[in-house]
Amino acid sequence: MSRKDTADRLLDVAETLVQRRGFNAFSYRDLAAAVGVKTASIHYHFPAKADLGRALMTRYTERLESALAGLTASAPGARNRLEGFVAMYRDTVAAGDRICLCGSMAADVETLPDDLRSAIRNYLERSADWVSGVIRAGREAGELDPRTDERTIASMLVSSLQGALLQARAMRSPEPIELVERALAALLTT
Amino acid sequence: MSRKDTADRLLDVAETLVQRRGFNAFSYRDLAAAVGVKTASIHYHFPAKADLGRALMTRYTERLESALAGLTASAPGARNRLEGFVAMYRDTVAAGDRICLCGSMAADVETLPDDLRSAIRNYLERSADWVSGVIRAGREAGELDPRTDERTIASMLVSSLQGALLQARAMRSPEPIELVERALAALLTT
DNA sequence: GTCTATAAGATGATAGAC
DNA sequence: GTCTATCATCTTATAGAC
Repeated sequence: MSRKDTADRLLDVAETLVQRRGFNAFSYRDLAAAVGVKTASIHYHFPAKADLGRALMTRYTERLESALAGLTASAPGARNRLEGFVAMYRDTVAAGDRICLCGSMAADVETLPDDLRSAIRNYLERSADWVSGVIRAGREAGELDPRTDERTIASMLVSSLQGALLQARAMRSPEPIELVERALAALLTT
Repeated sequence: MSRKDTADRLLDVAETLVQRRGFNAFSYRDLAAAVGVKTASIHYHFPAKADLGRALMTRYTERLESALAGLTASAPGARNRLEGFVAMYRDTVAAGDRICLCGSMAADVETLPDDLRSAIRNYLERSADWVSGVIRAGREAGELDPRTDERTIASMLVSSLQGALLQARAMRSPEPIELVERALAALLTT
């Protein structure tokens, strides 16, 4: 029955702030006010802002792994898995003007320390590798007949979802993401 | 023989700063130092930072129009035009860790005034409309046989280029953009 | 147009009491 | 763990001299 501890609550709120405003466009003050603590308390849990960023990326990447494992376990077939993958991103914008945490961090990458850059890269590579594996398995099972190399399609899908989130938020419309899904379908069948 | 005036030099440097670091991650101080003036001089030309952002988006959109007109005039055929369009973005990352100005502004959209949001939206829509027109003309001329609705492909191309720029910079590799180009080719031929 | 000077508030961060 | 108090610095912005 015990509540989430402060570090978790800070991460929850900070995650939303990064997704909505960007890592450089929110302050410890904003975060403190939203969580109901003082800025000094944030520094206790995350001494520097980069530490908060690291924790955010670590948690977000762990959640990605869980989500991918969940899709692999529960969605039968390549098409369902890919649809589930796209749905993860569709839900992100739907949940109030957010983009992918990793995409948001990627926009600020030049202002971040090297290990955060590595974490961003790792998230993107892991996503593309998973998609690539799903497509290859789908082809080997005879379910898919992609006209292009699966690594090409996977990289393009990751790119286009990141871009579609940006576009969808700017336009306040889920359409860009839906169109990515439709274009993907065309790439997966001869 | 007269040099560019200060306003233009400010815009030139500010454009690079936005593309590299983001609109919220550079200050009038940074800009002043890079151009060799004092911050008060920037305020003379652009009273508030939002004014600078507006001028940046206006100029960038005008340049888009010129570039698109140039491609229409000089590149014969739909394939060449689309290749030229993708090349515009490939050159952006190649020119030192930059992303599209509009994509960078889109990442910060929730912190920007409404008219800047409109300018972002306008840039993205104009891009997709142009691509859409090129594909339709290419099909009507018998040059292309796209497997999907041209508006779907156009929106996806714009999304994926924005995302590929983010990804390419984070990974310090032009590969994501090249793979977008390859995937596009697959979408344009049955 | 550009400068010096300055304001008013924000920012990431620390020291030390409780 | 969380607080109060404080810091040095940065940020956008303005007033007024040159």
